[in-house]
Amino acid sequence: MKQEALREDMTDECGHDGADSSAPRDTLVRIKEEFVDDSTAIDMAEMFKALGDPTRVRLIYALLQKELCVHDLCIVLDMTQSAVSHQLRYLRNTRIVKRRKVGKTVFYSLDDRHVEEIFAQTLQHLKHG
Amino acid sequence: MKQEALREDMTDECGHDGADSSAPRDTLVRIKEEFVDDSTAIDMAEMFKALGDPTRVRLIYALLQKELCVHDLCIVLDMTQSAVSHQLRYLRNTRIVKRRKVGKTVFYSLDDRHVEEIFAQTLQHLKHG
DNA sequence: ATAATATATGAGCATATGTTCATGTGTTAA
DNA sequence: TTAACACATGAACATATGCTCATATATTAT
Repeated sequence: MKQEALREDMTDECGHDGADSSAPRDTLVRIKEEFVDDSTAIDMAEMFKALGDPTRVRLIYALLQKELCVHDLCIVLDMTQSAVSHQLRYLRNTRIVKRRKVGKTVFYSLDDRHVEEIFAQTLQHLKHG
Repeated sequence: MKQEALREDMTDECGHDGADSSAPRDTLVRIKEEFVDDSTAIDMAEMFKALGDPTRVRLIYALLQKELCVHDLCIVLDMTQSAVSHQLRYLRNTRIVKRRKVGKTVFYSLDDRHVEEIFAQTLQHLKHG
């Protein structure tokens, strides 16, 4: 198949219209229009990307149990302060965690009630698979 | 703070034990032990990583509505067949989608009932934020 | 003021990722 | 058999990612 043909407008003939082997064109148009808009898809992907790293998963798991300061998170994860701080900033930018400063110490906690549910569903998925 | 100090065993003095500004050591031990094991954290991260790309989010969104063949997915996403196939393989390896072959055509569909719920929770998160 | 503590951050580096391009495999039609 | 079609895949390339190292900022103690 020519690669360029795939980028043609959907009103063009594509050889699939009405055939048994694929959806009729109006169905594809509907799927395309009812679709999440690109910016929402990008936002969702960014959220998942934020959860898509073992270090950040472990940080979130720790914070699911208790609000913790950076130092304690370093101990629990057995990682350097720099690495932990960098990842906490990532999670902060995605609004997954928030901070509370007390003197020199900064306490981190989850900023979203949905994360716990997302984690639960994902664990279910892993068991099912 | 010396970076090396963070990698010390938790039974060592860390200067935080019992202080107001951080959790007592036994609490940290508990959090560490009740923790998801590393392989589970890695598995969860891999799952989220699979969802952490706009193209794959859009593929999943299309398949949430209807089983579709590769050609139609190319049209709906307006992407080349090669790019779509590569990403479908990624989703297949993560057991998020499955295939069904009919003649020359390969139909893809979701292989997991939890993905829809995960997506719903994530959309909630995005609205809340 | 000086030092110590707790955290944040920029630069650099090795590795991972997503796409394109070219080509391979398997199926149907002529 | 030959051609066309639908999809899969390896290589290459540009960009993104996660860590380390060094250093900066902010707060507290002496």
